[in-house]
Amino acid sequence: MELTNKQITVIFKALCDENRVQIFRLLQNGEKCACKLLEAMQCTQPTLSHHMKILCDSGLVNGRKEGKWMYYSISAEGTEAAVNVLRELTKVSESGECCCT
Amino acid sequence: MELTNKQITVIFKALCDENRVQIFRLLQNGEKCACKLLEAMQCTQPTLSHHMKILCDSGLVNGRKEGKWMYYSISAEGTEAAVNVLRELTKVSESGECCCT
DNA sequence: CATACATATCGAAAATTGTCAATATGGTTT
DNA sequence: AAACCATATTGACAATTTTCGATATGTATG
Repeated sequence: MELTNKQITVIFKALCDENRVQIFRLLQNGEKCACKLLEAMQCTQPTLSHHMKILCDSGLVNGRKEGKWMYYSISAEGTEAAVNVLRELTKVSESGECCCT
Repeated sequence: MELTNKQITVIFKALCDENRVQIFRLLQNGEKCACKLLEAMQCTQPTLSHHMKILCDSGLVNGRKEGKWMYYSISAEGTEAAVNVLRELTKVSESGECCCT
């Protein structure tokens, strides 16, 4: 599965914002509903909703709807995939000599 | 070594931009000087310089000056640290039950 | 030392992203 | 169905980021 550069940026955009990093911290001890996250965050409900969309799009977070509540949790598959992408992208395949003499 | 949320965002900002992802691809087969990177990229010299600064600040890339040339390479320590941060931040410490009944 | 070259910095414009108030949507309860 | 609640979406504005031309800095070379 080859990801485009664009797709890779989508993954790591999840971690480019302080608020979203904080959301990860909140999700570390298990699934939480949006209302609990909102309580803990210093932002409005629409802003939280926006961040959760970015997190879900990145694949690092899963969303699950139950009645009128929305539950979010860290995705094991997503995070493993992200680690692999990071590894792959920063792997040095010792070969090329460079450059300007 | 505890990183703040802000410091974490600095690391992953490196991978939030398509051009910078492309730069990682170029650095995968070893150290390259700025002029070679510039040849391969579709941007001007000041723009490349800006991206290289962000990459170096993230710790994922090392810069080395030699005469009037600047050589860049992927940092083994930096990338390992980034993987650890990603792992740590997305680790679920099974405990909390949630939430709204 | 004057010129040429590689890269960095500055300042401004364009593009993207984060934020919120207002409102819509979809589910639940009386 | 009407009122209510949780979350999503919209539209506008603020903040940040990307980009580039112009210029500065530092190094090598004639």
